Amino acid sequence: MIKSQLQQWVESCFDKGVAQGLWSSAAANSYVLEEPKHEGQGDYACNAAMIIAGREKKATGKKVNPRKVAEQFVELLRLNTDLLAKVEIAGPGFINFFMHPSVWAQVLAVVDTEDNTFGFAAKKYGQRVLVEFVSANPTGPLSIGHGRQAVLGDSIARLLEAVGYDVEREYYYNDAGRQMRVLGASTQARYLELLGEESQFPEDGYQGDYIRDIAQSIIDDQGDGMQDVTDVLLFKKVAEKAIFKDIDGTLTRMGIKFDHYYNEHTLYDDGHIDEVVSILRDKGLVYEKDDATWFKTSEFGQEKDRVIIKSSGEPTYRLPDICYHREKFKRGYDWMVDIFGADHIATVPDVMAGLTALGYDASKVTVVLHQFVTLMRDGKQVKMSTRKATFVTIDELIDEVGLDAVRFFFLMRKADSQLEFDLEVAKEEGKENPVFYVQYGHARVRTIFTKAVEKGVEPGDFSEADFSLLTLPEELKIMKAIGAFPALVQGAAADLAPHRIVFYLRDLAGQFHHFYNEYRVLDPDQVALSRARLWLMICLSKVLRNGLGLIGVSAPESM
RNA sequence: GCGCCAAUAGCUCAGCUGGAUAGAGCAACGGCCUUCUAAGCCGUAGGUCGCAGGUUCGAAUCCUGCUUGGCGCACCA
Repeated sequence: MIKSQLQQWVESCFDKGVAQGLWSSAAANSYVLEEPKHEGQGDYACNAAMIIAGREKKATGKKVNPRKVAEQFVELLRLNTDLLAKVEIAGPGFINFFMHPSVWAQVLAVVDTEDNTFGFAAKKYGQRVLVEFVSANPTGPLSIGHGRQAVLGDSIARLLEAVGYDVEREYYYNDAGRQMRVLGASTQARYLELLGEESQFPEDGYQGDYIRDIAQSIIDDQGDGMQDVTDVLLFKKVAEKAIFKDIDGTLTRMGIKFDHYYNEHTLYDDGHIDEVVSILRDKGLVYEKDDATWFKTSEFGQEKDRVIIKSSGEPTYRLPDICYHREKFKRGYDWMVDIFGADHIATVPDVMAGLTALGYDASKVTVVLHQFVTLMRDGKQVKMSTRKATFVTIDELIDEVGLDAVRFFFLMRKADSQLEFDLEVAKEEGKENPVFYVQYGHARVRTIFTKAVEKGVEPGDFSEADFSLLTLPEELKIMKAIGAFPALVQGAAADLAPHRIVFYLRDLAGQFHHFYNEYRVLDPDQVALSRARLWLMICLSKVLRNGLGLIGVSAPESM
């Protein structure tokens, strides 16, 4: 906001320097404007002089003194006295900008006008992005790992919406195949078991109690009428329906709504699978060996070729995966984002190779891989195993710590990092718990407004507030932080990194708590100052609310 | 054996395209409530950024090798 104004000014001065023959345009767009870490280094700092010196040296072979370049640059930069109070040269040639204190309040007007869209960009014209996530096959309730993925995917989708994309959320699943047959057999075994009949539980069957519940529901509905059914498919169907209902309930509870559920089956029914194979065959990228069909992935930088159709005639997971992504392309998305768990990494190169082979631009697909989650209870890791069904479901997790904590905690780490979820901390009602800290911040601001009414110090019209009264470093810092929000959202969206929103919110809430403790917003003896501060607080609360919205966490009015 | 990810304070982690003396939060220690929620704030202490080289004005960040942990490496998904 303020920064982009400065950015423009710096660029125009850079161009002036080029026009005056002070330096060439070689360094254009390669220098950066950043926020220095230390006090005394200004509000922003620019490394242009060093970059220019470097480029000039490369071009001419002559040594160029960065500080000298900085001096020339600063001569030009100084002229904007509306924006800048002071420009200094420091260190090896950094240019430090000290903004005119009055500039910061500009952002408040923007927040006031844009309100619940502050920080978000206008719709991009026709830019469609598809975010695929969760995509769990209906073999059991959503577990912790799916939870991280669900929250990550949904928040990424929210971020992309915030920067103007038309976003669609998609869930891809497969209700055929071996896993599902095992599910059917497991259900059947439990059914017979509950009826007191002899049964053989599959060796690799699903041992979770939910299978027993499903079996019981079959008994409730149809009694023992299915005893002689030999087709596990019937059991599979019932189990699948029940489990999907459960998954759907969990997702709804998490505030996540998918636009599409894409069933792998479609790919077979519509003949896309055969189509892809024949296209690849025509291109000479497919061959037969040992009764199986192989895809020449080695031609796309991989170690070896991979089987796409088993000798049994059944495709391996790669083929439908490639095919599915081809369908995404055909549906015309500008960008496709896949959220996968780290265990699915092996499919990524295969899909990319497949798409490239089919003539699509694979760079339009971005895969976000997230590492696993470890649950910690009393400082010890909670051991989980899917097969033994000792896993913790998302529903159980939400029951224990609440949805807001679940969402917030899953976003506290970047996707690349393993995530340690501390159940004790998540339940804490105090500043040790980051969700609580941020939400309490929001609630605390809001209560000032109700108090304001009681004390007869109301904010009045925004246009009548005198923000020149806000001169405290803390006040300016809050305005600066508010002003940085839109760029933060842009960056977090571009890098698919919702955890940055979390860090920002913790920081902003921290600034608020500090201010709240140090100064009083409401002072009947200083009405004008109180009004300005009230408006500052109103804007702050809106940014907290908008930020929490991006990660799907509620912003309570009181706690 | 090969590939991907990670390695930063006692613990959990930030650090965006390399930037100036390394950042939070917890935990530890010491303070702050007659005033808008102390569900909070302030202060102190804490670091060879896994190890070794290299690239350059400048490296936690980029390159190479190594060590440790996680996940993969199927005619499972």
